[in-house]
Amino acid sequence: MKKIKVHIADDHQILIDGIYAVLSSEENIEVVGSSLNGEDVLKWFASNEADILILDINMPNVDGIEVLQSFIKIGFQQKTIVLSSYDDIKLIKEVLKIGAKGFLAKKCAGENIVEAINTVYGGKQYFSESIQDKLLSTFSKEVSSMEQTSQDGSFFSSLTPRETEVLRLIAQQFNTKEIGTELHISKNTVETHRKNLINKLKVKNVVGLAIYAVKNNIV
Amino acid sequence: MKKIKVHIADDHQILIDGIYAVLSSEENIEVVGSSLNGEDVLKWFASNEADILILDINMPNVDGIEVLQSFIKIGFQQKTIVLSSYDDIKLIKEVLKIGAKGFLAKKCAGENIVEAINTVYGGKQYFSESIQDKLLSTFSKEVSSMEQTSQDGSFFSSLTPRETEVLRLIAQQFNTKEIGTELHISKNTVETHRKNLINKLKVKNVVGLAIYAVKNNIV
DNA sequence: TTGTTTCTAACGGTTTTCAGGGATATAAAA
DNA sequence: TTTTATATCCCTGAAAACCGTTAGAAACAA
Repeated sequence: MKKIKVHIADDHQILIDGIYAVLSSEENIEVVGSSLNGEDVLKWFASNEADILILDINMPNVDGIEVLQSFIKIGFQQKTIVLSSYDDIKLIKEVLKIGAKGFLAKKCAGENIVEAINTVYGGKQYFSESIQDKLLSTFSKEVSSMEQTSQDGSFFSSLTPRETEVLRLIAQQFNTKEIGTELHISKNTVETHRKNLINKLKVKNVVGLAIYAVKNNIV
Repeated sequence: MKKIKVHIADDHQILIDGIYAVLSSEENIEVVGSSLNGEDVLKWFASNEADILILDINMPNVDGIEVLQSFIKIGFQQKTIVLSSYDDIKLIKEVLKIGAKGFLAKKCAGENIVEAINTVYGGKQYFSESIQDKLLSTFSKEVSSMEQTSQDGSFFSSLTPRETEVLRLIAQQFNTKEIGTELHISKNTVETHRKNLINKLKVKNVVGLAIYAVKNNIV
């Protein structure tokens, strides 16, 4: 029997080992590799042997969104199941738009992974229950705001290196003046970066930036 | 042979299942139960059958710290291994102070759990590698600031219900005026709560509060 | 070459945060 | 009964964040 080959990417080794252990009792599934960060997943793509990629969205430096976006550019054929601690509706929409086939909240059961792998391998989409609920409850609103949705694409637009630096320092509770000193740039420049960050990430204020930073493992 | 009985508490079912799967291949370890939140762990304590509790610190509503604190009050005898996504030194010191016997970062390997369980069951302390490094690198500073350390106890002092509400709204990017409207209290009152939160949690500003909120699953 | 992105910087004005007090009422605990 | 914890409200002044806009230089791609 041909086994479904799976690659797991998550920054928590313990979760990789856990999923590995869960899948090891499945006869038709074989874990062929794993990565602890986004960079490694991108490298692994060269030796391109898995059918399914299980990809954690919240990884440091290069997160899951960026990995997916990079894959699209180079013509990725494998099917991806996205794992996430946060079942945020914007996130789900985003990853679906850029080509993920399944979405699993980390709070779902281990057996759901098996289901997800089989379903997605069979060519269908898979969502864990909590996410199905969220999708249904926001469906009515969706219809009336289709234009807005399409603009949402910029929500996860990647940050420039400098912006990421500034964001990291903001999330470390430095104020504008302190960040300026730290990076040897003017306070005004830091304010510009902060302003751009707030616009790019579509948040209200520095609190929103801090939360983005934590959820994307920047701090 | 007598098996070591283990209870797992984590708000991510997938991680529970993963750990379960990892431990199932160990002959001297038996998982006797699991909980998805802090409340359940506290209830489970009544039927008090496990030797070791594996406890995630970052759980919604009642977090691991509060669970441990409650257990101490009622004379908890079991040994606890704390699991955490964030290997924050303050956190480690805090959980050790309130009686945890081991500390595992989620980025460590699954086999480390087995090691941790055996070590802690044998009466010794266990720390995963990344945490040992952190502890060593901050050790020298510790000696010169013993007084400060003992004051740190208030770092995780529990918040009042009202403070938690305010904190949640702050982390949802509401400003002071908006929170006042939301809770039907004056803007001044919200400012007082914010001030108290910043003092209690020993952070610099609202960014610090937001990060605390995310890391403690309040948002 | 032209256009785009990134990084840098500035300015004026408004709003909000933050630190520092002080104050009152209520209810529970010691 | 006194103390403690909680929740409420108020004030001031300095600092910081926030908003809109402009703009030059360098690097890079079409």
